[in-house]
This record gives sequence, structure tokens and C-alpha cells, in this order.
Amino acid sequence: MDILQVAKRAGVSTATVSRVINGSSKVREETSERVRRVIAELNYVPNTSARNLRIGRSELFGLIVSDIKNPFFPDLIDHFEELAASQGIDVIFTHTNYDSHRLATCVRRLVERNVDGIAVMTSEVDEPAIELATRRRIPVVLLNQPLLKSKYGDVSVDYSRGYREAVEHLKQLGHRAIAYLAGPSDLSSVQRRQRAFQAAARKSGIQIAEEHFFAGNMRVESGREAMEKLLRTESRPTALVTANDVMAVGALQGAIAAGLRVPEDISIIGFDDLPIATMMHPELTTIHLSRHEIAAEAFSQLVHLLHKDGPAAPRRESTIRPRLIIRGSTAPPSSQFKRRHRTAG
Amino acid sequence: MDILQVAKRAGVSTATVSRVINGSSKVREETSERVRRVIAELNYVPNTSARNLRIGRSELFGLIVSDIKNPFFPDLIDHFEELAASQGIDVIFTHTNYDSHRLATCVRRLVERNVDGIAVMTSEVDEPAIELATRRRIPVVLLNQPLLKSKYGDVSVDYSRGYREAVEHLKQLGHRAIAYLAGPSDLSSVQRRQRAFQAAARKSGIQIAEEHFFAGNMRVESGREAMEKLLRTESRPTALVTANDVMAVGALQGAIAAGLRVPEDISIIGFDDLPIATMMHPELTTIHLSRHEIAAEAFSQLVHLLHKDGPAAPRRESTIRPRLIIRGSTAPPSSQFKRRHRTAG
DNA sequence: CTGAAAGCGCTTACAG
DNA sequence: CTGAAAGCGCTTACAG
Repeated sequence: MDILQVAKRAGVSTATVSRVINGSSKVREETSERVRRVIAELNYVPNTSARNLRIGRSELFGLIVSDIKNPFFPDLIDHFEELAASQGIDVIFTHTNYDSHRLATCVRRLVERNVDGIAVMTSEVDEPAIELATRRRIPVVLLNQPLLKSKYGDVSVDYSRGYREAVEHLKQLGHRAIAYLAGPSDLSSVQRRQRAFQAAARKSGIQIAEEHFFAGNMRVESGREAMEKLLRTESRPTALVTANDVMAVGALQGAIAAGLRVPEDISIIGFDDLPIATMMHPELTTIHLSRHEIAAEAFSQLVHLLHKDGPAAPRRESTIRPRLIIRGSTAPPSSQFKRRHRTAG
Repeated sequence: MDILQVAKRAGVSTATVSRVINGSSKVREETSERVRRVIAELNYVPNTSARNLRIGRSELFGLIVSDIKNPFFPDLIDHFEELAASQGIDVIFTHTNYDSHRLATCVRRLVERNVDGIAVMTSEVDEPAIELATRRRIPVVLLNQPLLKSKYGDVSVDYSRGYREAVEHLKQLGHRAIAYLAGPSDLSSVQRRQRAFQAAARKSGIQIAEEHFFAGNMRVESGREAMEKLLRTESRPTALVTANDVMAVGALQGAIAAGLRVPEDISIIGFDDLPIATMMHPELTTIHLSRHEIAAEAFSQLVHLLHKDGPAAPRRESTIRPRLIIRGSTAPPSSQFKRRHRTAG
């Protein structure tokens, strides 16, 4: 009964001490002052478990990602934690390793901790795993789950916007033959990116040849391999757009290994804008997907949902718009390439 | 009073329900079975705040790092969280942004949460910031703080081991003129790395010329710049060892930009073994510093300290030994370079 | 093997 | 403006 020690020493009741700690205004300045002095003297630190039990909240958010080693996430986690800290909320961080069974376990752990909200920032979500939170009326916000957005908060990414800027940029530079390097088609985020790219090309009036679509696995080697294949195509494209930065890095290396100059001989555009993009030489032109914005949006939705109640609380949804960052890996196609393309096309 | 609902429905007391949940053996299998069924039916989830308040522990560890965006940390966090989860412990994650005032705030937040242990994995630690935890008898484990290891757990890195392997590797390849690219000298971990390199060179009987020491800022550009300077030195070295991978990446790019081939014309060795090391072309030979081991050691020390008590509990200390990973950026010096070196030296 | 009851450290109507 | 007291949901000696 630690607050009691403070109370005794200050000659007040525990109620008053509690009021002072929680900034309740109805305490005389003199009393308050005295209590604060005693708190400092005794180095008193409130017991959050007791407080949480009493008030029924934990001032704790759960943050679930699939894989912290994916360089996409650190920035997101960092900012989410920062925002939470600024409101006196701590965050319990867990990861699923892309395993939906583990997702259910993570959710259960968080529910047991009585968290006030859960951000599930994994690209794939299966609903039963998060059901427990819903049943407990714990606000949940998801990432890019348009199918579920009627029941949960949702942060979604407008991939087409980014690709539109990318394609327009290339078009203005004079590129007409553009290749695309996709990821494994079983990931919904990958599919969404590819469709967005196709829509963007259509909109810009640029036709993408069948043979200019490549499939990778989101890792570096597949970028290198795709570049090798690309250089062997009939109608060699003058630019490559990829589904993520990591493959763009591989493509860049593949081009250099083949003796090409980037961007003079081939332009490359990545997606994500990972730290690695600026570590390359030339630095990568890429589509920036703001983890900062995702974190901010997820956090604010959680706070918003927390203050509504009832099961039918209208869920908020909001859209993150990636945007093109022009750096060193894009330039007008060299005449040599343009000529070759004209001949071939 | 949720456990009461379960108790009523199962026709037992809350004590019995509690025993079943906590696996106390003294419950008849029949009763236990019935209680478990009711728990499942009701989807009962225990309230951890109440439990923690009662038992005086939180089954929560705090993990503090300086900067999650530093690619060194994600792996560490990941594994720490994994270990904790396997023991039913959750982890509250916070970061200081290299600010020691924020460290104190982080520690206070964790103490309020009643965490059972704190891992402070920042490279610089000032003692007053963590004093609060000590006073509360909360186990604390630090990273590379030999001065404080009498009072806290400490995970320390034996930098010399890694550099010794690196220097020996280069020596065996035939290198005699080796350069070193250090970081800013006000960071203790940087100093420690540099001293370890010097000791390693001495031990291998390799003398490092004064002009072959370069100072960077741990970022890519400074690697490129250092490479440019290196190529202008009188007695051009045939190999470069750096204080971190990021600068090694810059050096690699600088060499390629200058028209050199790596490793034929110059060998490069990094430090850390970040994911980026294998994304390069050639892949970087580097000294692997295992975040996995650091996490495991920090976690196990915390658990160990937790089970001792009293202020004079003997603190454990243990050493992580980095090791050389030979990849593509090291090879014997080309004869052209050797010749030039002989003439110059 | 099981239950009644105290108590962990707070907060908050309620009363004054 | 302040205090006495109930109660948040558990766990655990203690008694049977």
C-alpha cells in the first residue's frame, strides 16, 4: 500500500494523494504542494497494475507486425511508439513471422494484457485470429484490408497514385517501353501493386508488352535475374519499375554487372523508399510509401475508436498516398536504346 | 468479477477456477475438466492487471534501444521478443533516440508498469537514468558498459576477436598495407572498435601507416569519401577495414565509381553483418556481430537476476565474440597494386 | 481436493 | 477542498 505511505507522511488521505497524482483540480495548492514534495522525497512511483485494474483501462496499445527484420517496419514501429509515448501510452510489440496461428496467439496475449487497442500491421490478416479482440470490444486497426474495413479500422494504401507518378515521370523523360518486376502473386499487397501499375500505364497511354512483365520473389537476387532476362528480350525496354526497393537494388546491380550505365542506359524505379535506396550509387528513384503516415493513421484511428463505443461505432478509414521521389536512377533513354526500341517495336 | 462468472457456471469457487488456470495440481481432474469447458464456453480471458497486482510481478520485460531505425537493432528486438514470448513474458519496447534524458523517462515508464526486468541496449548509458530501476530492485542488463558491470548485468562484445580474424584473413591473402575507417571518436563503441583493430594489426605484425587511418561518420557518404582519399594516398593500401557495414558499402561504391574492381583491385571488410552486406555486389566480407546472441544473453541474464534476490546478488557477465564472414569483397591483392605498394613503401 | 475470505494498490462516487 | 470506504479481478495461505 504504497500510496498510503505517501498519504501518512503528507498527513492526508490516499484519496488526496491520488487526486494530486492525477491532476484533479479540486486540491488546494498548499496540500498539493506538500503531497508532491513527499512523493519526490519517497521516490514514489505509482503502481500501474493497480491503477489499470481500478479504471478498467491499461493505457497500453498492442502493435503486431509480421516481421521486424523487414526494413519496412522499423520506421513504422518507431513512430507508433513515439506517438503513443506522447500520450502516456506504452506499446507492447509482437511479431507473427507471417504465421496466422501466431497472430491469434499474439492477439490473445494482448487481450489478456487488457490493451486499449491493437494495430495489426501485417499484410495478410485472417479474421478468426482477431475475433477475440472484437468480442472484447477492443478497437482493432488493420492495414490494407478493404474487405474487412466495415468491421475494423483500416489504413489503406493507394498504390495507383504512386505508380501513376512513376509512369508519368518516365513518359516525360521519353520512355515508351517500360518493364515491370512483380512479386509472388499470392500476396495481396503484391497483386495490388501490380494492378496499380497496369492501371497507371493504361492511363498514361503506355502499352506494356507481355514479355516486359517479370515475376520476382521480392529479394535482391530476383532483381538481378530479372535484369538479365530483361536484357535478353527482343524489344529491350528502356526502363524498369519494380514492386519493391530490394528488387530494384538487385536490378541496379544486374545492370551494372552487364556493363550498362544507370540511368543513362536504363532507368530503374523502386517502391517503398527504404533506407537502402539512398545507399545505392546512383541513389534509387523510388515511390515513397510513408511508414510515418501509416503509423500516424493507425494510431489516430485507434484513439478515435477508443472514444466511440458500442459495437456499431462507425469505423474510420483513410488512405495513404505514396509519391514518387526522383533521385539518380532515372533519366531520358539514351538514343542508342531508343533507336533499338524503334526498330524492334 | 469475471472469474466469478466462470466459478458460478462451473459450480465451484473462484479459488478453484484460479487453480485450474494456473495449473495448480491439487484439483481433481473431473473438476478441472468442467472448469476448462466453462472457460472455453464463456471465452473467458483472465485479467492480467488483477493477477499482476496480486502476485506483485508483471511478467513484462522492458526493452530499450537507442534507435530502431538503425538496422542493427531489428534482429535483436525480434529475438528478444521471441524468447520472452516463449516464457509467457511480453515486452514493452521503447527507444531513446540517443537522448539520455529520454532514457530516464523510458525507465520511469517501465518502472511504473512494474516490469520484471529491463534490457538497456543503447551504446551509451548514464547511470542516474537507470537508478530508479535499481532502487526498485528491478534487474537491469546493459550493453558494453564494463564500468558498470559490478552493479548491473552486462553483455559485452569482444571486438578484438573479430578484427583479429579480419586482419589474419587479409594477411593470409597477401595484404600488407591495410587501411582502417573509423567512426566519430566520441562514441565509446567506436573507440572500442578502433582499439581492437589496432591491437589486432599489432598482433599480426602488420603495421598500419598513419595516413591509412580515416575517420568517417558511420554513414554511406563517408565511406565513399574515405575511399576517394584512400586512393590518393602515397602508399596506396590494398585493403580497407571499416568500423561498420554502412561505411563499407560506401567504400565499395567509391571504389567502383573510381573504376576499380572489388575485390581484385581492393579488398573491403565491414563490421556488423547487416542485411545490406549480402545485398551488395560483390557481397561484403564482414565481421558478424550476432544480435541473436546479444538478445539471448541479455534475456538470460535478466531471467537469472530475477531469480536471485537481495541487493548483493552476484551479477553475471558474458562476452559475445564476433566472427569474420568471408564473402566476395576480399581477395589477394592484384600484382599491379602489390608492385605499386613495394615502390611506394 | 475445495472454499471463504483477505488483500494486492489504486480511484472515485458519496458525504461532509 | 478533503476523507472514509467500496471495489476493480485476481491469488493464496488457512482451514476443513
